[in-house]
Amino acid sequence: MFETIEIKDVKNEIGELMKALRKQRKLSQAELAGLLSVSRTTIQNLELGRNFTVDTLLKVVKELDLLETLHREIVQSKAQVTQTKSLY
Amino acid sequence: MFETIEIKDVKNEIGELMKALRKQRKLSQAELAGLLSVSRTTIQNLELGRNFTVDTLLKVVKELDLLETLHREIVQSKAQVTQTKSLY
DNA sequence: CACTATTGACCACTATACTATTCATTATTT
DNA sequence: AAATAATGAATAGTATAGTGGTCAATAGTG
Repeated sequence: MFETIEIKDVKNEIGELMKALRKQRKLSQAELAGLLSVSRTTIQNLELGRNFTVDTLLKVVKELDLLETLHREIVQSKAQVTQTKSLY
Repeated sequence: MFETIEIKDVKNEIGELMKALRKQRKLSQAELAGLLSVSRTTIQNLELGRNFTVDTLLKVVKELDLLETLHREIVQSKAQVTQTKSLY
């Protein structure tokens, strides 16, 4: 009934999202890798939901012009947390 | 006038957000590390905005009961991308 | 249908994230 | 103010992410 989301699932979704964004820009894995000065294998690992570093993820996010948006969302979340009375 | 957001800035914000969430739960770095079976150093690296893996980040996110929320948001973003006509 | 480009997989090597430990500094508690 | 807890920093060793290369399978294209 209630699906438990695993870390693996989230990594897969991140990978699929990045792939979709890359394809929207009509870039091949090799082209994107070249723009970021990383290997194509690294892009592949990200898109296939294997483990990877935030640096890799953020390089891709930045190249796809989504770094500012992501930054804004994180700052916003942080503000909410710090001004919310803890329930614990 | 227009601040350029760098990858470093985003990592710092992620770190501060995770730290704020941890403190909200009244957990020490050592306690959180123990719950995740990772070293305190790893938690420290995350919170201080150094490089780290998504696995580490997602373990923390999961422990703080935010994995499902994050998953939902990614899936939603993906849906938007795939159904949006590309501008490129 | 060929032909070409792209992707997934694999491998040996290198770079670096993670671990375990210790110590100094800074907060917290009493 | 003294004692205790929590954090930041540093270091040496281990695990694994990233690299550069090749090859097979799978889209895309003419």
